Amino acid sequence: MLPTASCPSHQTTSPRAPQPLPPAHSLSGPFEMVGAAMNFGRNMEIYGESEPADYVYKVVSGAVRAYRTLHDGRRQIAAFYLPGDTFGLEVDSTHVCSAEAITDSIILVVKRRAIVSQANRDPKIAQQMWTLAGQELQRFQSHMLLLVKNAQERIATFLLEMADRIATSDEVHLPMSRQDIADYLGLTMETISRTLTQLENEEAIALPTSRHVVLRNRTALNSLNA
Amino acid sequence: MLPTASCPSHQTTSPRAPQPLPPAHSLSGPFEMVGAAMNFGRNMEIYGESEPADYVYKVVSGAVRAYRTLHDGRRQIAAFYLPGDTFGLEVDSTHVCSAEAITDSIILVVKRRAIVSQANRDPKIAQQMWTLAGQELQRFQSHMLLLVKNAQERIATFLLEMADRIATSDEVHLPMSRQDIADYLGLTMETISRTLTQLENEEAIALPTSRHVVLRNRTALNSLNA
DNA sequence: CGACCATTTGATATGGATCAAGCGATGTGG
DNA sequence: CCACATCGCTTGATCCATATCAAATGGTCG
Repeated sequence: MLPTASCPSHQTTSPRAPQPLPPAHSLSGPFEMVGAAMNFGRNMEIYGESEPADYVYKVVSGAVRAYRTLHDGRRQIAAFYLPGDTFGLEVDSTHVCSAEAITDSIILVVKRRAIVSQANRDPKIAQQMWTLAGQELQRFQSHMLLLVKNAQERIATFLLEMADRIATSDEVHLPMSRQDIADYLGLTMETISRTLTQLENEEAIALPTSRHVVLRNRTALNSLNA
Repeated sequence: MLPTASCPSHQTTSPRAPQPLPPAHSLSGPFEMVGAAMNFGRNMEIYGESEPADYVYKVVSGAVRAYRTLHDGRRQIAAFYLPGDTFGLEVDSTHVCSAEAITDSIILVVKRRAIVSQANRDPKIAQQMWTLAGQELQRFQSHMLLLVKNAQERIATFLLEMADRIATSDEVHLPMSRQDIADYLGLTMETISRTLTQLENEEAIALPTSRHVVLRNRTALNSLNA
């Protein structure tokens, strides 16, 4: 599916179609991005693996998962993107992952060409593109390291990462399901659930509700962070 | 340990010290790199994690592993670099991984600044830097996907990758030990060994010697490649 | 030849997967 | 407003792939 005129490619696998919002620009962050703000409903695809990467995206609100699947359906989530994060900027001209909105999300969409040409004029923009690529590389490297740890360690690492990125102090509101976490950490939903209750019993965390995690003992979590 | 005058940083954890060779230039590949060709003995460190990334490296002969370790010693090899491969080009100014020579290797070493300034003058060079970064990203993504597969699948994927990169037809001479493979695939040495003999029994491969693998049935391997 | 190191093979243990059931919120229609 | 379906999550019982521990084999080099 190729993108038409001014709208990025996406499949409507979900009830609601993406809703164009009035043009907007990001206030801060890597690029002075000016583009269309679009609304993606929960579980809606933003782009698919091996589609042309003609657009770059920035999360305004909501959350996004980028993933690849093996042909038997196993899914590996490579990254979660949260408000302020830029994603979909591929070096090659093709997307390596698929991306979906985890919750209803507002996403700023910019033509890749616009950024590239801007970078050609302004070395500062080029610099920001490198910074982004570097962040991505570092994230993937850390994630590879995570995938050799045991379940407790993976989850501790995950919670600390999320706390770092979302946290209002030690309160973390997870936008994603247990299954998403499982596919991110290379475990099963059941193991995620069991390990979280285990951490709760050890008083490292509290779980007022299933998606609301309170870090009670960062020291304990950090020692699991290996 | 900071680099002195004209020599890159490295620790002599191994008997032999790196031997400067006469200056050389790469015949082909990403950069028209002109730099010092250096000799690194087996197991010698080329650079360490969190050291300043002032140099970029290219394998002329031999093989290199890039890895990170958890503080209890578990090691994750992020990548193997083979003749023709460029490595150590970090986006940030610090190395994320350590790098060691797997076998005696000749490595071309170039000042990072030289490449960056060259890239500023020649957009073609800048393009090549992006290509490199992209390759690295894609490799890491594929590697993350690999780490959710089972042992047979991981090893099949590994063998096909190596065949792709080294192979004289279907003959693969592995430069690395079983332990290196294990740390690359997130398995143990014993599992590597067992799975290889299993693949041999299934006549997917032959093992004339432990480091010499013959791909007898690519179809079978590909079907494991998921 | 003998020491050393890498690899293979065997026996057993175990962490996490799988299969299956129960539970608590949320929402919908009668 | 309540009965009921649905969905996401938790918990339990069992299984299995891979790890672990241990010993044997084989290849290499002084």
